[in-house]
Amino acid sequence: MSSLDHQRLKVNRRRRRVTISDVAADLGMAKGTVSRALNDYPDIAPSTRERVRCVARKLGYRPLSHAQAIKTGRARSLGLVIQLSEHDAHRPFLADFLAGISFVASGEGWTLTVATADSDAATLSTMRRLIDEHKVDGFILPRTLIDDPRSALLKEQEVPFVMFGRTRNSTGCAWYDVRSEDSMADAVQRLAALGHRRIAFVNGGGHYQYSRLRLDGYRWGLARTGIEEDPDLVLSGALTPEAGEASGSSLLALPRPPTAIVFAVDSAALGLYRTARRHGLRIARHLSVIGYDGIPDGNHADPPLSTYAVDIRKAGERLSRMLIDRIRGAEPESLRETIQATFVDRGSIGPPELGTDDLARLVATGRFIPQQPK
Amino acid sequence: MSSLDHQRLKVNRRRRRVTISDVAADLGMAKGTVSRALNDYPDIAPSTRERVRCVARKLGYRPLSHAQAIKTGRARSLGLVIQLSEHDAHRPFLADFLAGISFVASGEGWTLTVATADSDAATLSTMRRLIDEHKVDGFILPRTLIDDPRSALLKEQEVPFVMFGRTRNSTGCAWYDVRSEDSMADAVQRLAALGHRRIAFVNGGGHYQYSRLRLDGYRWGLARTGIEEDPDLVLSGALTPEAGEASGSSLLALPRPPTAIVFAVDSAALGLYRTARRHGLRIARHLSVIGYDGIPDGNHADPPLSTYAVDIRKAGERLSRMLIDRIRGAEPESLRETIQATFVDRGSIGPPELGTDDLARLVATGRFIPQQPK
DNA sequence: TTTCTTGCCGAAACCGGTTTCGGCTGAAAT
DNA sequence: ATTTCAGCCGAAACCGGTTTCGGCAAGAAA
Repeated sequence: MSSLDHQRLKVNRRRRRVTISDVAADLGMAKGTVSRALNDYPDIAPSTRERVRCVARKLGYRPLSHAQAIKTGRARSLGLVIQLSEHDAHRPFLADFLAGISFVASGEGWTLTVATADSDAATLSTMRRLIDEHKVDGFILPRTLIDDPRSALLKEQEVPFVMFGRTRNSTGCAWYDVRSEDSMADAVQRLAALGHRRIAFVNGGGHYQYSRLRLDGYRWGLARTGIEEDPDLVLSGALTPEAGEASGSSLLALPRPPTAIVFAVDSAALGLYRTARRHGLRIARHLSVIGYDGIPDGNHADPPLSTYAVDIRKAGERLSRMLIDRIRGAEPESLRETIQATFVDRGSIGPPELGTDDLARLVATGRFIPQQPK
Repeated sequence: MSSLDHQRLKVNRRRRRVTISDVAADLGMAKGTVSRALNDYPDIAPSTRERVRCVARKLGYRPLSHAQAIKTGRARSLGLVIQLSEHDAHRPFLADFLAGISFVASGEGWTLTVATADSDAATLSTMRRLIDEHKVDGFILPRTLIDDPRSALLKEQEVPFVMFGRTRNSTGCAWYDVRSEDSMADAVQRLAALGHRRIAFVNGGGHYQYSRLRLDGYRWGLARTGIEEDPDLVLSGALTPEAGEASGSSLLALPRPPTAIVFAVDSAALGLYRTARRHGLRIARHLSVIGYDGIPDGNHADPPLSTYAVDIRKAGERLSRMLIDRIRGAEPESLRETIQATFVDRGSIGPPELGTDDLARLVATGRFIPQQPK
């Protein structure tokens, strides 16, 4: 390579990128023809198309996405607005979720635009801004609410979107969801099979769609095992370890406390470990607990938390794929998938060592039970 | 509002956004003039500028960022490529980090483009793609390496960037960093003040710049307290709980084990809890431990992990601010900040209850020490 | 009063693509 | 031998902005 070529390359790399006109000039064609050839227009001869492709590759031509966007209206970017305030239950998932989304998006030459907001209103106005400026072509909506204002906005603005989680009014909505209600039912059945009869349920945030579903699942589980529901054993609103600890305390304070507790959210379940510690109870032996989500922290608890793990990376991948299809014109109703979480027993459940009455006495007297050396 | 107006508004909102030509037409001016007025060109009369501003606001005009980008070359977007493979130490931070970045970026009307990669090579090629397509105007580089190939690429391509963490070859680099070496030194001094003389150090990944610095800090701490360094007490490469557990085991297997361990990374420190449990040791009483990072999981350990908390959200905010300044032309050398992490004592350190020899015997015999009721 | 600035704005080119439209060519149909 | 009609491509308009250039009018200097 001559020094002059080298010089030119260097200049080319910066400042003067190779444009569609360069390709056209090299071919002696009109740039419009080049554009149509690259975009698979039917009025281009196959041989020409090939020739154009070849030269474009040789010259290293890459269309400027925002130059295309100005005419096509497509920014080739997926939008994701993360809402932080409520609780941080989804934080540990975030990296994997992003990885899944961006993996598929990158494969298609798309990018991912991320924004954060600290309230519902901020979420909506952020989305509005991204729409106004055509920064994104569509949205992935995490953490679906029962009645989700985001889907209302997007339907009105006719902006494509896919939801992570189902919703009440499903017309015009595409979604991907994990059937957590099945897992809750499964949890109850597993505990019942171990001999538990008083099985409590601590739910998450009330306005999330998944809360409603998980409560349903809990009830199915009870029904299938022939246990009658005791309203005292059902709490909700626990999303953090602190809230989980409080829920655990009030359940244990009942005249007939549960010997097993199903949590809708792992991080709340972790709070129960603190409750147990304060009362001198051993998880699994005196109190069985099952969570849901599969957050890594659960592995570090003692004993590690049994839970239902969801493949969040795969969720990101599927949602990304679905949104791109949706933007390309697929009908929302045709884009709906559900999947199951997988149960991982890490040891936080076992046969009840104490009955509910013994447990109640133990909690009431606060007497410390020394660990029996095996 | 008449039904016709309503109709027009509805149509306006979708399909026909208000463009700069609309504003110009409303004012009876040329669109070039409007553009210059909005962009503070000096050859526009102040009164005209005000008039244009007013009408633009009235009509709800928002320039299309990619339409501007085509001429200006600015996409008004910050790039962040997250590398996942190595370890997941930074995962819990991610949400806050993104929140910080996007908070400042949104305030300036910029957006954040996120991509993930699973290797160094993938990171570089992803960045190259974002540069080629002009998707971003600059990058935030998390997790700086001692010799970072990313900065080399960006310098060569003349793309602005700021680093989260210092680096060896600092010419042309802007950075924000937490002086973790100071924290490591502080940790040693605190432990020494409690009476510890055998203080181990378990470092993180070798090629990260922070690893080198934290080791330095550990040594400063020793020097300041007059303790001679024992090479047996220095390990590295521990980024996960599993690795931390292994490091802890090998340290306890020493003839003269440490009574306190400083970890460069919280998640590795959490692994030590498992080591301690296996040996029947109580953290804080028999074995003091200090971590670094301030991850939330540390709060759920028993006892909660004492650590140095870094304000990751603020880091995101500052880096975002700095990158925007850098893109607007600020000199990289003028954009350098460091900050201190704050110590939070949650109870995982205390005066050594056992000397190194007693500890060694205890570990060797594996005899379980029953907890003495106080 | 004439001339020379200077301030201010309109007109048009431009950025890098896409899309529409119309004309040319060659083969099939008449 | 015409006519017809695809098939294929060039030319030009367009997208929504930015930037350059030149000209007009008013005020300052001569």
